[in-house]
This record gives sequence, C-alpha cells and structure tokens, in this order.
Amino acid sequence: MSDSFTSLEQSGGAGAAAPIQRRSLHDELTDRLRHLIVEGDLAPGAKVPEKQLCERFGVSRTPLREALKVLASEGLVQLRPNRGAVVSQITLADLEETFPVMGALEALSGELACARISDREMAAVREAHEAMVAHYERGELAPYFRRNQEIHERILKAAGNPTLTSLHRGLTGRVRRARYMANMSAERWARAVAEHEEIMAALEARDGPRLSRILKDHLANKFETVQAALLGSD
Amino acid sequence: MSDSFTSLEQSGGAGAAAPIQRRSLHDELTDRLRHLIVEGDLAPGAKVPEKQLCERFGVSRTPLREALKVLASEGLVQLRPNRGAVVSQITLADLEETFPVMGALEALSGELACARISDREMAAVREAHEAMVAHYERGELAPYFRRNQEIHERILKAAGNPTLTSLHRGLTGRVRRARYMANMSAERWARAVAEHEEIMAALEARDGPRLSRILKDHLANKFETVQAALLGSD
DNA sequence: ATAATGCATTATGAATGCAATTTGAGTTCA
DNA sequence: TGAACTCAAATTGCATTCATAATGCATTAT
Repeated sequence: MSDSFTSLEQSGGAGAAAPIQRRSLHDELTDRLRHLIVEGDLAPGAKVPEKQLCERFGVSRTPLREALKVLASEGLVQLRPNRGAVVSQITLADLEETFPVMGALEALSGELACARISDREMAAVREAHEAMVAHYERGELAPYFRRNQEIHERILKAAGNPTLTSLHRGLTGRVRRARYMANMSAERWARAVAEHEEIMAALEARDGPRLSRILKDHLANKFETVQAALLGSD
Repeated sequence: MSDSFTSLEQSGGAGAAAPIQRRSLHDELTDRLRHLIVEGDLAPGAKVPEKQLCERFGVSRTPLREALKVLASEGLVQLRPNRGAVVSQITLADLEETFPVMGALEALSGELACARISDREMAAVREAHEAMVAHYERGELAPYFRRNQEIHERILKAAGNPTLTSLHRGLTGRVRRARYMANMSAERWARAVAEHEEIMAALEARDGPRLSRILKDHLANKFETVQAALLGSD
C-alpha cells in the first residue's frame, strides 16, 4: 500500500500529488492592491477607502487592512493615523534619490551576473536584446520597454541574489507608476539603445567591472531622460 | 520606514511645538517586535505565538497580526499559512548574498556623502572615528562596535538619501541578529581599523570613487570575518 | 508493541461589533 | 460676507466573535 502511493509521485502524475497551495486572503489582496497601484489603476494621491475596496474584493476589512500595512512598509501607500491611506505620490525628488540606488543595485547585478551567468541565460538575454533592438528600429515603444525591462530582469536573475532582486523589484514598483517615458526623444532613445549594445558586449565578455559601470551610468541617463520628460524640456 | 526622529534633531526646541505623535498600536507593536527579533530576544527559528505575545503586550490579536505581516515583508519572520509565524533563520548563504548588497549600498552612500557632507557632519564622523579607535586600543569590543555602527550610520545620513538609508537599515536588521563578531581575531580587528582610517582619509578628501571602493571592500572583508567566525576557523 | 485512526483541544484566518476620531454640512454670530 | 462653532454621518482602530485548520492525545487495530 505504501509503495503504490510513492510511485504515484514519481511517475509523471502531472503534479496531482503536489501539495495543495492555499493562499491567505491578505496575501492575495496584497498582490492585487500592489498591482492596482503599480499599474496606475489607483492614482497617486488618491485616497484608499477601506470600505469601498472591501466591497470591490468581497472581503472584510481585516485582511484588507493587513495588506495596506504591508504596502505601506513597501512605500506604496502612506497611512495617516485615523485618516486612512493614500497612494503615495512620487515626486521628482523621490526619483532623484531612487535612481542612484537602483543604479547601485543594477551595477552589482551586472558584476554578479558576469561571474555566474550560464550560457542558456546568456542566450536568453541576447534574444531579448535582439528583439528590443528590432522594436526600436520599428519605432514600437511599448514592446521596446517590455523587452528592455526583460533584459534587466534577466540580468538580475542571472546574478543569483534573491535579496538583490527583491530590493530592486521594490524600487521598480515605486518608480514604474509614472509612465513618463512615453515621450522620450529620438536622440535619447538612440543613446539608450547604444548603451544596451555596450551592456551586451560587456556581459558577453564577462567583464564585471565594466558592465557594472555601464549599468550605473545607464540608470543615471535614464533618470536624466525621465527628468527631461517631466520638465517638458528636451 | 519611519523617519520619525529626524525632525527632532533639527529644531533645537526639544520638539515642544511639534505635533503630538499618537502612534497606532500596530505601528508601536511593529517596532517592539522588530526590536525583540533584531536584538535576539526572540531566537531565530522560534515560533511566534500570537496569544502569548498579545498577553505580553496587553493588546488584541488584530494589531499584532498586522505587525507580523509587516515584519514578514521585511523578511524578519516567516508566515506559514495556518501554522503561525516563526522568526526567520539566517543562514551563511543568506549572509553571503546580503553582504554584497550592503556593500553596494554603502559604496553609494560613500559616494554621495563625499559630495554632500557638511563640515558639522564631518566633524561628528571624525569624533566617532577617534572614539572607535580609542576603544580598539583599549580592547573594548562592545563600545567599539557601537561606534563602528555609528560611523556607518552617519555616513549614510550624510548621503542624504532616505531610500538608501531605509534599505540599508532593513538589511542591517536582518544581519545584526547574529552576534558572531564577538570572536574577531586580533589580526582581522587591526585590519578593520586600518580600513576605517582609509575611510576617514577618503571622506575628508571628499574622494567619492575612492571611498566607494573602500567601503565595498570593507563590507566584503566584514563578510569574510563573519564567515570565519561562523566556521570556527581563524 | 507499534502504527494508524478518531476526537478533543488549541491556534489561526477572517468577519463583525463598538468606541473614538475625523469630516463636512449647516448654523450662529461677529 | 465669512469665520467659528455644533453636531450628525462616515471612517478608522481595535476588540471580540465565529469558522476553519492544525496539533496532541487516547483509542483501536494490526
């Protein structure tokens, strides 16, 4: 009797014997709310009325409030005692301090990735890069950004440092809400692509220090682009 | 994270005119629990029984559970669905991935601090440094570590980047629980002090890139020290 | 004796209830 | 006119309660 059971797990039972995973409401809610905020469905500065959201999700206030506390610790909402939560505003000053930190994290990711990246991962980055360049040449902005993001995520992942990935993801979430990049100038776009060529070269040469430097500068330029977009100049 | 104490330091008026801070229970609880964990009063791996803690703090489970969610998002506890929370263990592998990230953050802090530090802040760092060296010469380990930490915190603060400070503080909290430094060898201790001399020199010369490099290496060496302590060798 | 099963106890997850605070409309008074 | 006050309604913070799952123990079967 015992043998028949174990054999089930091993023979390709399509995970039928895998442990059932049940998510708690607060966990699920945290993800959903984070998504709403990061994707801009909840505008920065907007109040987050508990009752309304409870009805929207069909849950009671308890798990919702737990989720809000977590999002507050991530900096996505601000809790004002007795006055409810608001989606945090992101100011130019916030970006100005966030980008250097992201730059430092990405620089580290580049260095680690050069030391650890597998051929398989390298190929995937290369593929994403080619696709991104193709989108650039066709002037397809949205797909370009998706591939761009994919490249940075793949490098992060190749670095093999979950703590690093997690911190970076948190900052990305804070920053992504502002979709300012839409009006990037042709010049800046070309420069970004050129920098990505350098990124690929350094990564394929496994030149950690160089990739590190390039990524740091890349992020600094990205901030300048954002700043230019926000100020309306450029 | 909370920057609640920064305002106190600026206005010399002892905060008499400052708005009365009424903290919510969950906020207060989060800090207290975090303190218990970081200071090791709750051992890594230990279960965190809700009821017991509620009685200890004289509150109901609701705010306590909210606090636990936040601490989980900080990585200090792990929530097992329907099975309660445990204080997260910190493994050598965790340290191995945490230290490089702290190194990257401190490197950035050094660069920024060189650009922004005021003479007043510089003097405070210098004072902490002198005190630290004095403790070293007298072989006073605990005060040495306090001053050591103070120096790094002051540099972080001088960098003027709250996001950076906040991320660093989170990692420090995770790492500090293990009090492995107690048996640092004379050799490693001397080396750490020598590195701090270099840190001071670079900072006073406002040499950002150099301070950045030194701090990164300093953290790498710190990890080696920790590793040596944990492995029992050295 | 050992292992498996069923039941009682306990802990956790989420909903509800209640007191305190904020909000805002309406009113009064300068 | 508008500034300040009053008070009801809404919102929030927390405690309590209810539902569900996990844990420990006694019982039973092998």
